[in-house]
Amino acid sequence: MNVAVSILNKHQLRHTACRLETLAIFISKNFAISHNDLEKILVPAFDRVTLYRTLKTFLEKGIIHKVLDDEGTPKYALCSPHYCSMDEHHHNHVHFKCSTCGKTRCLDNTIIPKISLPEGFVAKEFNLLIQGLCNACSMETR
Amino acid sequence: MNVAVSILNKHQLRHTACRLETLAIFISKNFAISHNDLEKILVPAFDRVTLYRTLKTFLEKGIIHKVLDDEGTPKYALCSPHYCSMDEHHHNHVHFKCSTCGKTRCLDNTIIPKISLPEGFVAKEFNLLIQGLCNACSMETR
DNA sequence: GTTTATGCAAATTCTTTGCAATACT
DNA sequence: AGTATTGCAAAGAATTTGCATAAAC
Repeated sequence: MNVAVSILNKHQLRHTACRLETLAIFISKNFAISHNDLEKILVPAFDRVTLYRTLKTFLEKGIIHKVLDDEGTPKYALCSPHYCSMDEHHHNHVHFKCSTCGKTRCLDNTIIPKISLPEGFVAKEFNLLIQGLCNACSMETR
Repeated sequence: MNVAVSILNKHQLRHTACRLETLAIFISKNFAISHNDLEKILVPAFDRVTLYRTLKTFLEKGIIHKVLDDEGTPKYALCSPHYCSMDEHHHNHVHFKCSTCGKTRCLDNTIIPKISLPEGFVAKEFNLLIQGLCNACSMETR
């Protein structure tokens, strides 16, 4: 069974080539991808504008979420059912950027501990970026 | 004694009007500022291009640092001597963005607790963005 | 006087919008 | 058939670059 197809079904989106291929890329990579990365793969097979609209649709439907990075360029990653439901989205997981390979991934099972804020501050959402060495790159260094 | 002047001295940068005024803005605000915010104040007194170059220089010299934001638009804030030295920069502090007033500030004294990462991951730098209600806005809501 | 920074013009890149043609259900 | 999505053209932002002028040291 095709994962990409079932994602589109779940969100009542039409199965177009661009959407399927974009999803396939997200599924195949375990790290966050920028618009530019996708362009390199999908353009000129698809129009750049279509890619903009595809990402916008996926964001709105909650299929992908924005991943913050030190570079400033936004990246995107698939939402996992672990922390996103149809109507509610929680991205209180950790994003890890490896300074060696440059890849940013979601650490789905790493939980952000409670943080005591100054008087009067009320926290609602957390977005933690950790930079360092990922498991793959720390293996090679050894 | 002028703080802006001493910052420029420390980094061996010439005292130009644009640099001094830009620094004065950073010093006077306790929240992070985007390029666009600065433009509204400094253009057309100074050229937009000069502002780009000023920010670039400040970033390179470690006078300011990039603050992550959910919007994707990069914002900037002064580096404080608390966590930055001449050659090493640590921004392991918390950035708090208020969803009501929209301001993003650095919570210099809020510490990020130890986080246990999966096997093989080595953390070097932490960057936490918390969104919620700031002290000023939570006062008003009451 | 030498070096560095600025302003202007223009080139590039990034992103959005309108609309007719096409593909999906 | 009816609706949603695409591609193209073009507009509008955002960012960068080159170069002569001006300011700082």
